[in-house]
Amino acid sequence: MQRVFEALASSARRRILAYLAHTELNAGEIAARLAMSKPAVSQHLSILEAAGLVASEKRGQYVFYRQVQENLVNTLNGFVQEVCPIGRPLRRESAARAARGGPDDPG
Amino acid sequence: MQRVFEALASSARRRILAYLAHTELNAGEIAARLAMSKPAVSQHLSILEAAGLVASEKRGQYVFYRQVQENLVNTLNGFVQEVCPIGRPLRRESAARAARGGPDDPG
DNA sequence: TCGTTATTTAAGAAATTAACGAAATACGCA
DNA sequence: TGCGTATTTCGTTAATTTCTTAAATAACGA
Repeated sequence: MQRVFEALASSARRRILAYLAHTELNAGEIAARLAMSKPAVSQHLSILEAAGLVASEKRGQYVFYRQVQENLVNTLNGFVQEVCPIGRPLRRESAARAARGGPDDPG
Repeated sequence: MQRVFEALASSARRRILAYLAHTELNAGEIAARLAMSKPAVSQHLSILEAAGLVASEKRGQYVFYRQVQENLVNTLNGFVQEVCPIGRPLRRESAARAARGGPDDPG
């Protein structure tokens, strides 16, 4: 949880998550979308991975990154439920996901 | 959004939000719950207030803090919708909520 | 007014973060 | 084996964060 919120505190990392929302990308493709050096992007990716928000897989020369959605949704959802007695929107999302047989809700 | 995520990156500030989930508290009562000096707590509170996550009101000698729930819920909810394709069905719910005059949806 | 309490502001030290370029590592291809 | 590409690690620097103590501000009550 600490790592998730620290990871989300950076706009570069949130942008990376947004890019990975629709498709997986390799490290170079991600770096090309952020006006930033490749080593800096690599560091951001390792922070996201340590937080469990993305996963990487090396295929040939490339390292592909994809989002790990459950961890993001569950962490934010759990926090909202802990802190917000009226945290309805995420609760509904959670319920809808459960009804569809999606990942479980921690709260 | 940037300020909200920066505010949430600190465990002390998340703990403050949790304390304020159920009741309002004055600055001294919050400081008493965190093993930290009062000036440090005051600074955390000002960061939370700048992020729109809490509001303060001075009553006599004391400054009372309360949570502003909509901002937390809407920011996290909007981010999940942007980043998590799995959360898309919720957008219809958000539209319905807006039509009923409930809290607004940033997505 | 004076003394006490509650809170914030100011100043500064210690730790962390974020970026860069250079170098190292790993892979693919010939 | 050797070259070129992709990615990460290393070493460094600048900026930011977080905390502390001391001082300032504001309000209460005698």
